[in-house]
Amino acid sequence: MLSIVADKLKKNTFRKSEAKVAEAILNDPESAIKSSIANLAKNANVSEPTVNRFCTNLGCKGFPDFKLQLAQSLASGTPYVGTNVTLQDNTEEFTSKIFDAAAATITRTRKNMDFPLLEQAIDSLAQAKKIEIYGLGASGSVAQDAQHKFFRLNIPVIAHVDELIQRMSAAATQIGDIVMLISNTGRTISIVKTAEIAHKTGATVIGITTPDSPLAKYCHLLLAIETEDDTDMYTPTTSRLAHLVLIDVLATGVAIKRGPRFAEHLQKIKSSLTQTRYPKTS
Amino acid sequence: MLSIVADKLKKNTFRKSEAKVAEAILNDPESAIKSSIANLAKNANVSEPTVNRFCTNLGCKGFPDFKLQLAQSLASGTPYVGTNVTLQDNTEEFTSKIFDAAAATITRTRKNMDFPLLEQAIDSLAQAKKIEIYGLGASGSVAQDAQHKFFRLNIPVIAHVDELIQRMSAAATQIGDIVMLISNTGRTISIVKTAEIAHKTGATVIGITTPDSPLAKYCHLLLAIETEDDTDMYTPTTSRLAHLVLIDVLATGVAIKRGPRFAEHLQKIKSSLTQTRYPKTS
DNA sequence: ACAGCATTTAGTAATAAAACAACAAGAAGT
DNA sequence: ACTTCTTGTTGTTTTATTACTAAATGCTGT
Repeated sequence: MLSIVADKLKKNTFRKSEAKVAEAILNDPESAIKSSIANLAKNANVSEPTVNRFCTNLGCKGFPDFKLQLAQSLASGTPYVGTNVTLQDNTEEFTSKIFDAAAATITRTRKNMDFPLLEQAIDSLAQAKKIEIYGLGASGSVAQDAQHKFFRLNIPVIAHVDELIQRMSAAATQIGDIVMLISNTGRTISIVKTAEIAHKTGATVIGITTPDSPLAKYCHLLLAIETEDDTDMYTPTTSRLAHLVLIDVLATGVAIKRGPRFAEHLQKIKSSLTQTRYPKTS
Repeated sequence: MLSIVADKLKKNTFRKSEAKVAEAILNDPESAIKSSIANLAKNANVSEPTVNRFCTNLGCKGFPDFKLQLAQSLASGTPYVGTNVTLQDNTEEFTSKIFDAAAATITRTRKNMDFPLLEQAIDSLAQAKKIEIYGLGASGSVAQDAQHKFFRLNIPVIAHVDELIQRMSAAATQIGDIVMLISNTGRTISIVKTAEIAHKTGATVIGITTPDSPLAKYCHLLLAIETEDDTDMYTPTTSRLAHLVLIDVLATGVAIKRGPRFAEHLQKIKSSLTQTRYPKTS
């Protein structure tokens, strides 16, 4: 909502007095959602109906409706600053932008979730003889995180972050095994080749990557993560957050599928860790 | 907001007629934020002032204020379903919960950001002779991700995920070096010991961990990440998402601080990767 | 155990506030 | 100078809140 207002203001899509309203709102959105139409009108030096017209022009039913929408957009991460980090940003600004981008990625990924596909993937994973997880570069650490997660489920799982080992390991897979490939772009040659190898062995290939990528072709199950293009050099890639959460979902799904007999196993793991930690004093 | 209502309803903190209001709201929160007080009163089979009292009892200024708060809580990830994953959840349910928890963690972390401290950390990192990043277990993959990020900044950076190597490496640090320790709990004995070692060498110790933890004591700069207690076994830990985003912020901050001379360096890295990828057809 | 008082709770009616619609005045453009 | 578009004024309607009354519940003493 706020981004729309900011945008329209920039493009001079507003009438003079409505621009005043827009400015007043952008100037202090927090207080705008708290004040009445009269209050806001006074702040913007316009009449009350102008504010109302402003709201309807934005596609709202009226002022209360506008306030509601504004409140919602403020609550859900205020991506109105514009997501690109610039060299001129101060700490607070770029921090906000990064957090916004992260939150937005999570939200977007959730929206694009394909549940039937997800269930298929969970089913496969739950029945797998062993799971191999490969990633390179930034996706390498995602792969290792995934290993961690699945390891807790007492499934034979291994992550490889080395190109050659990935190939060798992939060549040794067989029907009933799962090869999970993580790649942001889906165009890393080595990973695609590895996928091809795994595909030939009869293993189930699960890809966490961009749809329509070369990697996608070799996947039996494609868990698509849409990545926004790397808009500028300073904004970090948020796709790996989406990957991580998706893996959380998969692992949790498997845990649920396998049911309560895991409670026991998980408990064992937890208690095995207590020796390595300082006890809580509180 | 909704969770509070649900909670109070469970605990019978409401009066009979106010409970009716609570039920009506929980039953369809979306429509509740759109309807007027009269409408809601009718739906709940109570009088209008009852609804109003209900709102003020919840600490709101009045009905409109309540609607606003409700709208905000609905927008920011609807954590009212109860964030805990249960064995009975279907795919859609637990997926939502996990995504919600992830988004909520991001939002919460942003809110708790200490900007002056963050700036100090960024300053230190920007001036560091070398950066060592340690993590164990799940934090190990976070450490490696961090290595990745900082590596792009042309800073001598190395991540270690092995306890012994961490100690040896920490012992070899000196003034001007930075040791960054990542630990969710801040109570992993080995990491704390390593922090102590690094502290003695005169290196700057930066901790990404829980405040008031044993690890926190040995940190020159403590970047606090509040972690909600591991409420149940099926809900994954979301803290590492917070860690990752925080590291994004740090790395971005350093990149900005070091200014445009990095553009060049980053470009070099990017082009070094193009050979490893299939070109985009689109 | 029950009558009678006190307190808490819900509803009615009246008041105040807010939002909106219709209209009129003014500005801008042709 | 006319037309159209923009803004403000006035008045109506809707909405929220307050003050008050009635009902219900809970105590206490006989």
